[in-house]
Formats: sequence, C-alpha cells, structure tokens
Amino acid sequence: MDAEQAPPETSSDREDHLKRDRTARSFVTSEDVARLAGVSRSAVSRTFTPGASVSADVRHRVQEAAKTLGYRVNRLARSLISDQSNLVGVVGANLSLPFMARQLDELSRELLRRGMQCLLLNAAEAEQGITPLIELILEFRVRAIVVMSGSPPSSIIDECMANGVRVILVNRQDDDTEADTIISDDLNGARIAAERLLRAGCRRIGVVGSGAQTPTQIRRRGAFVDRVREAGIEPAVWASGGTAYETGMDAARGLLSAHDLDGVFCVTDLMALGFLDGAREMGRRVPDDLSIIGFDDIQQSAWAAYRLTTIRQSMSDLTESVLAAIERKMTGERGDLAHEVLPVELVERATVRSTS
Amino acid sequence: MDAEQAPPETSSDREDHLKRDRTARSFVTSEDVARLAGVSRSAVSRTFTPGASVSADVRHRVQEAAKTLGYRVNRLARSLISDQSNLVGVVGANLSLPFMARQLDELSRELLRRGMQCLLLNAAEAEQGITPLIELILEFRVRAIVVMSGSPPSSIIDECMANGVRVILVNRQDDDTEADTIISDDLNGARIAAERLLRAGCRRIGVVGSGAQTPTQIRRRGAFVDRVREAGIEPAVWASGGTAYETGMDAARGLLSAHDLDGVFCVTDLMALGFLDGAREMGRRVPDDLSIIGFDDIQQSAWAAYRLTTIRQSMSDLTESVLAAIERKMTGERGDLAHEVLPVELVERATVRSTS
DNA sequence: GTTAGGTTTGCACACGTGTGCAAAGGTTGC
DNA sequence: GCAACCTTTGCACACGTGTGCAAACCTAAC
Repeated sequence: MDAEQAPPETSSDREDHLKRDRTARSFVTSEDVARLAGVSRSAVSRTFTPGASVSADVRHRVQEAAKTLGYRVNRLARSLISDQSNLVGVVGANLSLPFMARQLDELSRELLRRGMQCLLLNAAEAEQGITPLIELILEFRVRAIVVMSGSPPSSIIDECMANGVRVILVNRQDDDTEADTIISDDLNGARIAAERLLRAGCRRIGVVGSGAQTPTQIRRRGAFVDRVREAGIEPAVWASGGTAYETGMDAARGLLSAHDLDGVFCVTDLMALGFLDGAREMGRRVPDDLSIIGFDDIQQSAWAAYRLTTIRQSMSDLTESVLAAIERKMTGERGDLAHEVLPVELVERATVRSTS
Repeated sequence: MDAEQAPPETSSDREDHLKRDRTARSFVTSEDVARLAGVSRSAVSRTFTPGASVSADVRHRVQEAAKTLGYRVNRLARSLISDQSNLVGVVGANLSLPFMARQLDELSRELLRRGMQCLLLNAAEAEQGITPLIELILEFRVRAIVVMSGSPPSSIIDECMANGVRVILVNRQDDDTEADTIISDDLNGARIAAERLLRAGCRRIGVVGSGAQTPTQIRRRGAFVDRVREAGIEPAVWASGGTAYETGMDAARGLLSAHDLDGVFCVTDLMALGFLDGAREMGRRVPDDLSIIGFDDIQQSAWAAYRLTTIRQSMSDLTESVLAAIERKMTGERGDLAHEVLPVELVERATVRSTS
C-alpha cells in the first residue's frame, strides 16, 4: 500500500529488511506481477486459476508481465490454503535392486502423468524403523504415502489415517493394519513353482531365501515348503545373507555341496540368477541336472545368459492398483481399504526341465 | 481469542466454515497445541526451534500436549517464511536402468542423511523436453535441482540461477551452460578402452552405441574412434536402437554377421552385456575370438555369467560431488560453478584377452 | 527495598497464495 | 433514460508458521 506511493524507498527498505543482496534474489511474487501489469493481486491469482473470472485484456496483460518477470506460483503457499499438496510420499530402500527400481520408475512416471509429484525418502539408513520417515513425510501434508520397504507400526498408520492421509503398503504384510495393502499372490506363486518342479520330476528339492524375515520371504518360502511336503518331500532350506545376487551364489555353494538337489525355488529372481551362476560354477547343468525357478520376473531374468523360468507379478497391475488407492483417497470416503492380492503367472523359459 | 471464551461454539463454527466433516479431519496446528498447553502459539513454535528461549516447564507442557494431539509442524508454512525448503528436485528417466537406479539410490540416501528430501520427477513422458518439469520443480522453492536425464535449455537454467536455485547436470553436456556440470571422464575412459583392445592385439574393431544422440554417447564413441584411427584402424560402428540390453544383442547380430570383429567397445555396460550374449549366441568365444569392453561398471557386469571388463566411474565420487555442489549453494556464493570431470579406471575381468 | 540485569512470554507482523463478498463496470431490453 | 442482469475487479481475510520487539517476570546484588 505504501509501495504504490513511494516505490523506490519501499523497494530498498524491503531489501534492507530481508537482508538479501542482489546475488541471491528472492522469487518473483504475484504482487510483483500485479504491480507491473497494473492490476490487483487477485487478478493475477485468477489468471492462473482455471475457470476463474478474468477479462481477456487483463489475462493477457498479466501473462505478459508474468513472462517478463519469470513468475512461478509458489506451491507451498498455495498448498497452505487448500491444506493439501499434490505430493505423494514414497518410502523405499535398495532402490538399485531391479524389482524395486522398476517399481519406482513406473510409479513416479504415472504419478507425474496424473499431476502428482513424488517425494522420495530412502529408507536405507533407517535403523530405528521407518516411523521417523513417515513422520517427516506427514510434515509435507502429502496426499498419500506409499510404503515399499520396511514395516510401519500400526500406531503411525493410525495417525496418518486420522489426518486423512492414506497409507499404501506394497508387498508388505497385510494383517492387523488399517492401511491399504497391495501384494502379489505369493502363496499361489510359490505353490505353482513347487508344482512345476514336481511335475518336472524333481524329488531332491531346495528353497532359497535371504536371512531377512520379511513377510514376502516368509510367505513364499512357507507356501513352497508346505506344497512340497504334501508330496512327501522335505526340502533343504537356505535362509541367510542379504537380498542380493551374492546370496544366491552362496546358497548354491552351500546347498549343492551338502545335498545333491535336482530342483530349487529361489524366492527372488535376483537370488535365482546368483544361484544359477553358482550352480554352473559347480558343474551342474541347468536344467538337465538341476531345475531352478525364481520369483518376480525382473528384466535380467530374460537375458540370454539366464533365461530363467520364474513367477511373474505384473508390474503394471501393481502400479495401477497403487494409483487407484491414492486417487480413491480424494473422494474422501472412509473404511473402504483396499486389500488387493494380484494374480501371478508362471513364465516358462529354460531353467526347468520340460515335462516328460 | 473468542475461542477461549466459547470453545464449543467456535469449534463447530470453524468446522462449518471449512466445510469439513469428521472423517476428513484437518491436521493439528500449533494453535491447538498452545490452547491445550495453556501457552501462546509462540511458545509452541519456540519449543520446536532449536536454540530458542523457552523455560523447561513450558517446553515440557508443550511437548506433552503435542504428543497427545499428534502435532506435526507444517513444513509448507515453515518454508513459506524462510523462502526455502529442504527439497532437492531430481529429474531422471529410465529409473530402472541399473546405472540410473544406483545413482538415484545413493543420491536419495545421502540427501536424506543430510536433512534434505528428494522431489523426484520422472522425465520419461517429457516429449517437449524437461523444461516443464524444471518449471514445476521451481514452484516448490527447492534448494537445488539435479538433472540426470534430458538437456535443459540454457534459458531455464538462467531462470533457476536468477532465483538462487543451483542446477546440477550429471553426465550431461558441459559446454555453453551456466550450470554446475559433473561428468565422468568419458574421453579418457574411451581412450583407455581403445588402448586395452589394441594391446590385446585386436585389429578388427567395432564400437556399439544406441541411436540416441546424447552427449555421453557421442563423447565416448568419438574418443574411441579417434584413438583407434590413430592406430590406423577404421572401426565398424553401430548406432541405433534404445539404451538397452536388447540393443547390444541386435548390434552383435548386425555387426558380427557383416564383419569378423575381434574387439568391441560398447559405450554402456548394459549394451555390452547384450552384445556378449549375442556374440555367444553366434558362436563367438569370448575372449578367445572376441574381446569386449563396456563402460559404467554396473553391478550385473560382475556377475559370473559375464565378468565383463569395463571402465568404472566411481558412483560414490559422483554422488559426493553432486552433494558438494548442492551444499555450496547454501553459502550463497556466486560464479563458482563446478565443472568436474571425475576420473575413471579400467576394471579387468574376463572379456578381454590378457596381453600376450 | 530498590535497582540492574537476565530470562521468558505474548503480541503482532510477515511469508505468498486462494477466494467470498460486494462494489463497479458493462450490456441489453424496454 | 432506466432497470435488470451479467461480468469483472479489488478488498480483506484465511492458511500455519517463525521471529523482532517490548513487556513482564524472575534473580541477585547492593
């Protein structure tokens, strides 16, 4: 208001007050644009609000001024009013693992396409669980939180829900939580794997997992063991190391030197590829001496050096379900939590003997 | 103020005004905490501001109230004042490619560790360039922008710089831009690769790249071709397809059926692995008949099925340089743009004949 | 008891934006 | 020319936070 009466003085006054020098200039505000265009600040705001009432003349002048000054609306201030941002918090660890990377790639792409942005927090260093990360995300007033790694305690999930922020757990445990959960059908997948090995005539069977006691690991391994036992076979079990290629390699060396297996299920493709390389190193011919099945169908499994038979979970289905859950939030309904179990399918390649 | 005189009426009044029902309750504000603790809002703010002046008694009461109500500071509002957030914008595409995934993994992890958050925008669908994405990022008043994909025109970079937002280009072109650029030493790496092949006795040499005309591609291919020509050899060139494993496979089929090569440099490990598989498929023995060198040293290159000899760029060096650039921004200095060229090294594995 | 000095507290403003409301302006029909 | 109506515009408030400033309070020294 004083600004219009004495522009130069106010301008320098403002700079003094904010203690900013010219090299680190602040952002252009709608006030600046309004002044240049000779209109009120409201007119500027309305120009950038679809469906608002502005005359063509004013709109043009404002746009011109905005372009001249390089004006960008401040989403922080905007979100302050609407009390919601277009941000979606994403918690993930080991982003370089093929399956995780692919998941993040698709999710971030689709989020952007639908006008949302992705606030990514890497849970790698989260020794005390991911609760602090979720608390941090909440401070950004996100629209929803997607958890791809770690197991949030139900207390923090409740807090999110109480604040209207949906929590979507991807391939995490599904029991006793109030969150949306989207998992691939681990039980059925493991069962299919077991049956495929049995059908190939395997009788000395093993199962390979990492030492991490994640729900996914446990489900896949458990369902596989159960099914194999039904056939009267007690499988050899490997469960140590991290979720990595090297673990598969170690498992091959460990299991194959102790048992003469002819069929192995690895709960993760990445470990399956390591196991395959390890088995070859030990002179086993795949699939003639030994059949191997993985889970996930990562891109590397299709590579010519491997051609791994595996259980595929559809990545696009998964992404789509996550997005559906996020967008369901917007309608403001309640109590309609998603508990989706996505179907899996067997992908036949070259690491299991064809049924005789 | 009226609130303390007639709490219930004001409360319902407020709800009516905001048109919110109980299912979608708003977040708790510092005002709410202050009321419960029986102090002013300033006291609440100061309690959560390190180094502010609050008595132990008040601090305790506030913390108690905050815990009871589940208060989370609103970072959007906070950033509105300080005119800067702890956000760092990251632009990347093809996040599932091993090299990119690894880069993002390290970057997001380190950012979080230093108290910053990662605003990730996937540039996959950016047909009209990444300028719109950067504009979007600017609206969040980020502290800096890291570009790992696409080539931003200098106009948008200038705008960022004018607003005090550093732009850091990772493995992008370095000429004629006002941004920080951090690239690995492509020229030297390609030269080392060429010399290694020549030293192994290769004389019928090829080079494989994708059809994408990215600066990295061009630099690596160009430097390699130059060095080979110095030795009086004209290399066969493959340059089509995407940046993928399949491209390497196609290249092997195409190049090897036309020329009887004994040494090949692939500008990317991913393509090298495809090429290696393709060469094997065509009956070539590696490294006896044919030597192959890649670039990047992705994790898959160390796998037993490949054991690819390659040029390594240190991921941790790269991440560290990016972070250093981001943090240099905070000091507010000017004109001290980074133009780093990170050293590379040859990693000897099993796809090049040992020097006789 | 008084004063000086330190600590704690609340007021009030600022940050940049969206939007209800009423005033102003413009158009049309009689 | 006037009334009725629609469009456009500006004012003023709201969002939730941080912080300078001065008042209030407490402590200790004289």
